Amino acid sequence: MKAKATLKQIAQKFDVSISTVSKALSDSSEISQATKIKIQEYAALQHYKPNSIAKSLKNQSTKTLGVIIPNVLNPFFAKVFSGIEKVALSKGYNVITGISNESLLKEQQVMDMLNNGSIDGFIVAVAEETQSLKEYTHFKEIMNSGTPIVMFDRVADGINCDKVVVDDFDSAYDATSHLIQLGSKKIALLSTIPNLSVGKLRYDGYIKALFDADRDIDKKVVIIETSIENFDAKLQALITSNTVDAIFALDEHSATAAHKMALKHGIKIPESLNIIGFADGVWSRRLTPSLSTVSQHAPEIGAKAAELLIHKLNEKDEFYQPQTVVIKTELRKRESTRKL
Amino acid sequence: MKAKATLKQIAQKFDVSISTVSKALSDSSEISQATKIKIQEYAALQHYKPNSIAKSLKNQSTKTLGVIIPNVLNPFFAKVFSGIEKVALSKGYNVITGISNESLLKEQQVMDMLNNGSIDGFIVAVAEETQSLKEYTHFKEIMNSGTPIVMFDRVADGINCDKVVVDDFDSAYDATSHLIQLGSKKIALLSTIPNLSVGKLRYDGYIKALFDADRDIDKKVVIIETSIENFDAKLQALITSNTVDAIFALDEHSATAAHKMALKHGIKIPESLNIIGFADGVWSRRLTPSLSTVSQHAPEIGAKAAELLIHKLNEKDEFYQPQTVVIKTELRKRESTRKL
DNA sequence: GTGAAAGCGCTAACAC
DNA sequence: GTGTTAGCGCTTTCAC
Repeated sequence: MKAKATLKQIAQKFDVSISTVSKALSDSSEISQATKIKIQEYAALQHYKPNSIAKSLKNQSTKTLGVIIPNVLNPFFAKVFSGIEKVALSKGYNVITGISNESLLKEQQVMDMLNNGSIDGFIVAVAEETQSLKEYTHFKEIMNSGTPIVMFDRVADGINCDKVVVDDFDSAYDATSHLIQLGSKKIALLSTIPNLSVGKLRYDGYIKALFDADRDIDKKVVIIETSIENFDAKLQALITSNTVDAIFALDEHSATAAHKMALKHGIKIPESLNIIGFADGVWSRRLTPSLSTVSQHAPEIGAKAAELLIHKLNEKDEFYQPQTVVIKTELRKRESTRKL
Repeated sequence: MKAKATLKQIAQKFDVSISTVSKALSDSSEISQATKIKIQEYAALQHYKPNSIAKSLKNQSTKTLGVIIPNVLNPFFAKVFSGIEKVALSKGYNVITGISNESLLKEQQVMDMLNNGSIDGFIVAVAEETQSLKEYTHFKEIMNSGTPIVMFDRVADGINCDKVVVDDFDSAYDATSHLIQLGSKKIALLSTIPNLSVGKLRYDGYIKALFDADRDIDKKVVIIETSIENFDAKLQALITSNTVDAIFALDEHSATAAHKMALKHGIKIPESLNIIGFADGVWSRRLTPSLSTVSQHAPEIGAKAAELLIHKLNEKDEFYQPQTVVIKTELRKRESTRKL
């Protein structure tokens, strides 16, 4: 294992100055052809690569994005991440990843740790705890320190930064309306995410759709529980009561739990029960019957967020007005829904 | 938005030298109490944080790990990643992520891009294309340049580096033997990953288990296909032929496809068909009936890989002998298996 | 008790 | 055509 090649070493090797080597390698016209060739050849031989840390220090820019995700095991975030990574790479940026684990403290720690020159900007989905406590001062401080933030999916209301969201309200409205059109008399709503911004918007969309269709809101078929145990217990009661013919699930756990619970109790999907859930990834297709979902175009969300951030980093516009980009969802009709 | 605080600025503010500030902030005994206090207070007020890039340049160490993953959407890798991230964070390291997308070229590019001082070492799961072509020179070059590599799961045989693997052979042997003990007369093997090191080991384990139980190897019930279309077609033929009473699936697609195909054709799981598959994540539990799996303890794999790498980075041992750590798997018996 | 200077690797303005 | 110098932010050795 030999030490990595540096300008200095190459300079010594040929007994020239460091700047000569630097210019030769950037093919500057100031340098003679002969010198350029011998230096370039030697550099290639040695696998010389400019040290990016030194460059970062010089340029005051690391070409690295910090991505803060609440939970990588959630396929939605994994897909968003892949969208970010793709765009970042294509624009010459690296991606450094922090996982907040839905915890405010960890979110603060990991962002603070990265906001020391390691990264040029952040892409963040706000942790659940952060959203329920509405504790957003760390975002403000980071932005005040000159580091731009782009938020996606879970966004912080008072914070004036670029945001990429899904039309959660509209897609919940549309999904609920679709269930009504399929002939459902009673549509249950399931959610384990009432504390999330997206959870609230989806709930509101459901309510509005029922209202617009002159349906009553029946609190007995609305299960909103953050505790999985309580949720599952209430779900079992609901399913066995046989009072609903459709389920609209605001998150992946709700959707799959309903699917499993119904099958367990011999309720036929979709013959006696239609299900639509918010879900991403291949797994909703793998269920039998496969699950109709509201697909959020996660990779596009990530791609857009990365584009916004990189654009902001390249523009030094003092008067830039942050924007909120809405990515359309798509209702993927699969085997868990059909006309009743 | 004010500029970030630096030693220089603080020094100017108090009309002292940069080194005084540096020493004051590190609470050096060389500096008077009074000076230390006023500088420390001001620094805290300004949220001063030492620039990590400058430190990296100085220390020739970035405290950052490069993690190269073939595909984040695969929950196994997502789980491994979370294990890596956890350990890295606890030891003060950041994680920079590259996605090879199973492509040799992209793996080379992304590793090359990071191996310029951005990271101190790599944790890699080798891309499928890389493994099928056995093209490992880029790994050698990177290690020659002084950057250590730890491989996990998909490892490169000729490369002498730390490795963290699962006992793929043994776990496949055990899973197959378990199916035999449950009374299966004919056990099909499904795989879409014959090109992966792990796929080969698992296959060998299956063969050995049948051999040891004095069973014939019946090629007609062995489906090995990298093309999903061909795989699914052959699977359908196998399922409808009704010739097997158990399935051992070497990867997630095989396992879930078999599950879905069987249900679609009215074959009862586990009454007429036992299924065991390699799979990670919560989804195997969400299927109905839930899927019995070989669980690979993905987070532990990631944690161990990160520990090995960080240990190696901290030891400057010239004579360090790379080791291969084997993480035990666990057979998770769920609803898709029972005594026939 | 404080400061000057060198150096990490690189770039760029400015000599010669 | 090539070299010198300064500087990015920090640490550390050595002067004063």
